[in-house]
Amino acid sequence: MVPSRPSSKLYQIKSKKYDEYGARVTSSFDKSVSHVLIDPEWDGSRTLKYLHISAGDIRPEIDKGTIHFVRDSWPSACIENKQLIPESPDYTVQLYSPAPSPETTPEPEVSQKLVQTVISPEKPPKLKKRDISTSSNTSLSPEPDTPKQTAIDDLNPVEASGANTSIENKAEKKAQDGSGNDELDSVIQEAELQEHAARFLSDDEIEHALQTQRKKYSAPYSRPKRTSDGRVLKGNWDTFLCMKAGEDNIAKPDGPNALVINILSLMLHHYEAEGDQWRTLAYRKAIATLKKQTVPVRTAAQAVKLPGIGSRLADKIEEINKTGDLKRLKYTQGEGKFEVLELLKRIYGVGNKTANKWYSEGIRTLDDVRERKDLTANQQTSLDHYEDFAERIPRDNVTKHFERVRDAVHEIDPEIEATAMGSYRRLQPDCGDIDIILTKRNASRHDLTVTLAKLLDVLFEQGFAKYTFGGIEANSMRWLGASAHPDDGNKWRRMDILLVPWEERGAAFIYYTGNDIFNRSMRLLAQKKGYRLNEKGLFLAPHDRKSAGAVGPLVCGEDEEKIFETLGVPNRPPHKRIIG
DNA sequence: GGGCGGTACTG
DNA sequence: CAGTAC
DNA sequence: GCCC
Repeated sequence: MVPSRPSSKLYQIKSKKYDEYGARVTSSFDKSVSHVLIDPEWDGSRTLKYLHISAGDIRPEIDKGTIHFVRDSWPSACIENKQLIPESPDYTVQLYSPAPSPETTPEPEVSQKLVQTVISPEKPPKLKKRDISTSSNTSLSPEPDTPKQTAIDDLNPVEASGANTSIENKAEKKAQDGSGNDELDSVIQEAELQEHAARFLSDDEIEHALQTQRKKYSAPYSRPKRTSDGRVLKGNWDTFLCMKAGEDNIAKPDGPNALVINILSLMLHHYEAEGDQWRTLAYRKAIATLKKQTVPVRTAAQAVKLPGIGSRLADKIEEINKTGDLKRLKYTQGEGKFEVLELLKRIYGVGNKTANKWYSEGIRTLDDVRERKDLTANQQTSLDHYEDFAERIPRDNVTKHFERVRDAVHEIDPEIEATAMGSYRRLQPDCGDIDIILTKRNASRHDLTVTLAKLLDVLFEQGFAKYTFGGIEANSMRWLGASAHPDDGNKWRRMDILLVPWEERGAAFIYYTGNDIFNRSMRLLAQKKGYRLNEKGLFLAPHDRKSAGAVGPLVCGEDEEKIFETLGVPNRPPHKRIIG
């Protein structure tokens, strides 16, 4: 393959597939090579240069038809069409400028190595495969997968729906004798899949989280389909540890559906980079499902039965299984784009839209960004202190920042209660930013905003507060800014100060303690129980779904404990609210 | 065909 | 209003 | 993208 990048995920995936069809991929260019698969971006001369060959060296071999220079889409096209596609402008790469070709060079009928491969079980094997390299030991004939294919239905792949439907009463029963965390944990697992930040975890880490959740608890509130496993996940987590210890390996899970999972992960990657929130979610769920299968999911018909996999993904799965490739992927690949977007989005005020726009305009580095004239004030400031903001804040330093704020606000009003939230309250050893809630019994919103304004005057006066990203407007209930503390090396840190009415502090504490995944879980659980939860309180869900207020009467807002209780789950100390 | 969280701030 | 952050 |  040219260029040859054996370390790349795609390379590994493809070689594996080609191998299944009896070919052998080699990284050396020698006489054993029959086909050179060339990246679409590359032309003939670049390829020659890359292979360190001058035209004359190889010309005879080409003319003899023993070496073919083709696009790397050629193998999958052949597999798809169930025949060797003869040389054509579509797939053949011209090495020399004016093609002197003695026209149609038909595929030599050297057809050795007839590896039997069954594409569709009904039809007799039609595609005769010959290997791509001429090396002789490739006669491994993969066993026809027909038997497996029929077997899969009997085996009842995990979560295939059909079988177990009427479980409602079972679920009810479980809910009743429901011990402890069942419900919350079951929604946690669901929420994890939606968590955007989860992309920072390896697939294996996500999977591991799911496994431990599932092993420990049943899921009375999840859809019936989802309840019957138990045998599925097991043992994988050893490999997880190994994978994790390894150095530069992109998680490359083995398993019956590794190929499909890997390719779909690339699609996921792509949509994530594009900011397509909902497709991303769908791919995440589908991949999670596939990872739980203990048998290969080969056909679209099998795939659609699984939860989270609809007709479109099912077709893609079948295509991947047949061709080892996904046409769609070719259009979606951008080398390194994802990493650049991640870099850009760490600038405050740069989200998916802006990052993609900039990327399309050629921005690749922070220095590129610095040359732009159209940065907003927030973007500019965030960029100026990019390194500081990117750095994690040691817990003790968070304490310093917090105490400074607490002390200052107590100078103004000793009755204000100040609490550090976020990862600090979850007892993490370091934090991404500093979140502080200010609240006070019997204080109106206005009282609080007045206090905040005074507080900020003081903090800016001290030189502790450095910049306001937002929220200082008239009577805003929050301040989003930056602070710097001498005991923290005067590094600029992101700090949020939230004003919370006394009656809402319970809900606010839950919300601002997080983590994000935990919050999603809580919201989901609330919904399933007929409530709505936000940072202001726990409300009854409105009967008419889409009314303006969107929420019913307040059930509880001021007591964290009571909100948990109402939802029927035991309160968890903040440090147990770290999910994922 | 709508929901997938809901709200507040910036430009 | 779109985009972004929380 | 999927589910309802």
